[in-house]
Order: sequence, then structure tokens, then C-alpha cells
Amino acid sequence: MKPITQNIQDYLKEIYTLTDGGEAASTTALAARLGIAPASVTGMVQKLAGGTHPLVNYRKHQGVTLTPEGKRAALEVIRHHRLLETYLVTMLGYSWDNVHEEACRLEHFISEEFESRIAVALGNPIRDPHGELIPTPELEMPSDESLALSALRPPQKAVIVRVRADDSALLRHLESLGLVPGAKIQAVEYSLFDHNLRIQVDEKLPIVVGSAISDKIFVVCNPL
Amino acid sequence: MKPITQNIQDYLKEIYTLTDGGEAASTTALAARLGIAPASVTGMVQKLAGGTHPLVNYRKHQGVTLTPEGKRAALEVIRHHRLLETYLVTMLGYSWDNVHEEACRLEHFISEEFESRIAVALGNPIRDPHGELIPTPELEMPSDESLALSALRPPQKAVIVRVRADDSALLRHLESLGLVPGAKIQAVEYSLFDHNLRIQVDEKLPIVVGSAISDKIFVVCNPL
DNA sequence: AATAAAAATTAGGTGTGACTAAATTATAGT
DNA sequence: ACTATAATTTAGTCACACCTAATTTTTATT
Repeated sequence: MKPITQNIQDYLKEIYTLTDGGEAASTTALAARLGIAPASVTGMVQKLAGGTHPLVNYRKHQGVTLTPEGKRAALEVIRHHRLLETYLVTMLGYSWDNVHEEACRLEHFISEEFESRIAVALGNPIRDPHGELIPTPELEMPSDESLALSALRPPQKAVIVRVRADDSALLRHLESLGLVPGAKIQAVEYSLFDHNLRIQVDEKLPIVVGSAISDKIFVVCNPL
Repeated sequence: MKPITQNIQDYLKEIYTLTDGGEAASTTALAARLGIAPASVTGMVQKLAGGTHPLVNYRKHQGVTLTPEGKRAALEVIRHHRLLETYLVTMLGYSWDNVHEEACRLEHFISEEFESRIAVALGNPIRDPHGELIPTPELEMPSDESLALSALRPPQKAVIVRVRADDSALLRHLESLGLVPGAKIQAVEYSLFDHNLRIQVDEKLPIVVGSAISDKIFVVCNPL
């Protein structure tokens, strides 16, 4: 039939995240994420949209979305990735800023048995070390009620549930500020002009974060 | 430079095991092990023997051996493979007949950090679940004093240290006979004609094994 | 509505690593 | 030493997934 190669998995994973907001993914955006030329994406996407069970929907100049099959395949890889990150941190002592690369490589090659065994060893976790939701074994993505920290306004309180970042340096920076899942936040001051937000993290001295940071941190306001 | 791809690693690994006995590896033998056509091997081997830092020594019709660089690369992969097998069995509950495939895939993709972390978690083991020696972190292969069970003669006693097999069905069979590393063996009877060996395993009722089995089991006669 | 700029696609080309078929070289038997 | 057979290599092809350059389509501006 049609083997889903490592490459194709990477395409599907990126298409998944790009189309998460509801919009179709443009070839250019995909190319940028994958670090390849737009023309190469066009070719690949045409291939993925062909055959009897296409993995993506594609019409010229209209962007790409996942078919149900493609979505399944994407969620499978994402589940692998997030379980791996969780395992590396929890069981092998990796730091949270260091797991992305390793998980990105291994996610394509672990078997279903490996997936299931590490999931069990971890107690079937729902979130990875960054708070990202882990798709269920049935490949359904749990719903996420969180909102961006950048939307928080004084004097709202919230708890960090998720940090959307792969970049090592950024993650280390966030950790040094205490901006990790579980941290309690109170918005202290908001500047309309530069979108800076002054927040208090876990009762410590307030800090100021710009939107480059606050856009990547997600919180819930009324945690149980 | 010259990236050592997954493919090349597989070549080097097979060349390592084929040249273990001292002989150069023939292209045909390599092709059989790798499951590809002999002609393909010739092409690949010519490439590997070229460049400034060749990974193999090769002369037409003379077979292939590893250069020091090639040997290092092979031992790196073999270390990955055997550490992975050990980790899968010890930490994730895999059965010994089921680890080969998984390790064969992952061995190419784990980082040095991963290698080192699982080695530490396992207490820097010297042998994998089949008793195969694990190259050291400095990529030296420990020496192995064992001899084939097929060379044992009544009334010699020995202990199994190593089982040279990847095949799942064979491994399950051996396990059911108690022929696993650590088992105590006494040779009871040897048939010169069919090379069958009757042995007693761990004080149980004697069993008869043919050379297809006894050639793959390695023992030491005078364990400390 | 015309046109400039941006986005996307087509066309043509590359390297990798496999393949088959044909030719060559080595080995073994008489 | 000769010849049949086996092993190996050469030659030529293919699919994959990328590339660059050129073209076409879309979009945004005036």
C-alpha cells in the first residue's frame, strides 16, 4: 500500500498544528516549519492528496488540511512525541528544555508496544512535561480549556497548565522565572501600549513579561 | 563531511559480525544478511571504501573489512543495540525474544545522552539479555572466553553465558528448555554421527540438542 | 480596474540507495 | 590445464524527496 514514512509523519504533524486554529495550512507556512523550500512542499502535498486513501485535502492555492486518516496518523505521532518527552523527563532525568530533539527523532520509530509500555510505566499521563495534552490511545485529542497568559488582566489569578515552546533557551528562561506548569499567577498590571504584563508568580516578587512570552503560556483561571 | 546514515550503520554492523572470525566479508554474504541484492552491496561498499576517511577496506573480489573508523562506528551501533535490548527487558518488561526488532530500529536514532542515561540506569551492564557483550563507552569490545556448547563433551560441566540468536521462535524454544544465560549444563552423551548432544540443564531431566542449537549457545567451563 | 507584490506551482535537476540483466572474474572438478 | 559453476562487478534504471529557477495565480494597493 502506502507506507507512512518519517518524512510524511513530519508533514502530517506540522499540518496538524498549523490547522489547529481551523484554517488550512499554506504551503509556505509548512515549508517554513519543515525548513524546506515551498516548492518541495507542493510536490509532497500533491502526493499525499492522491491515491485511494489520501492523507490530506488539497486544492491548488487553497492550502492543506488533514483527512480523517491523516489526522489519525498525525495524532499517533504526536502521542509518541509527548509520551516520549514525558518518559525522558520522568524516568531518565532529562531536563524539560532538552527533550524535544530526542523525542522528535524517536517518535517515528517506536512500536505500538513501546508506546503502550511507556504509557503504562508513566500511569497513562494526560499532559507532557510542558503541559501539552497527550492524545489518548484511541487517538482522540483531549479538549483544552486553557487561555493564553497574554489575555490575563489585573487582578485575575490563574494557574499555568501549558507552555507552548520547543526552544531550549526559552524554556530555560521560563524555568528560571518559575513559569512552569503548576505555577500560580496573579496579573498585577497591564500595559496597553507594549502589551507587557506584570505578574506575580507563586507569591514571589512580580516580574514583567512581554507578549513573546505571555503568548506562549497557557493558564486556567478557575482550577478545581 | 560524510554522514553515517542508518543504512551505512547497518552495513557496518553486519560487516562487523561477519568479520568477527577474522575473514573478510563477501558481498554475497553481506547481501544475504542485509536482505538486498549482491550488486547493491558492491555499489555501497565501493562508496564506503572511497573518500578520505574510508569506513571499509575493499578490493575487488576480496571481500570487505572494517577500517578503524568503520569499526568504531559499528561498535557504537552495537553498543546502542545491546544497551537498548537490556533496557527494554530490564526496565520495560519486554521478553527476550521480542527485543531485537525494536532495538534494531531505535539503535540508529538515540543520542549519546540517551545512551549514557540508559547505561547509568542499568548500572553500566556488560552483557545484554542474551549474554552478548556490550562494547564499553570507549567503544572497546570486551573479550569473550566462552566456547560453543557444541564443543562440550561428556562429562564436562559449564554455565551458559551467551545465546547467539535473534529469531523469536528459536529464543522462545530455548527459554522453554531452560537454555538461558546462567543455566548450568552438564554434557551427558555425545553422538559423533549426528552431532547431537545430550545435556542436563540445571539438574533437570536430560535433553538432546542438535548442532543447530548447540552452535548458538556459548558456555564457560570454569566459572568463578 | 490595473498593476505591483506575494504566494504557489511547474519544470527540470540532484544524490541516495535500491533494483535487474549482462559481463566478468574466481573456484573447483575432472 | 580446461571448463562448468559460482561469485562478483558493471551498466543502466527507478523511486524518493529534496533543490533552484521560472512561471502562474492570488492578493493587495492605488
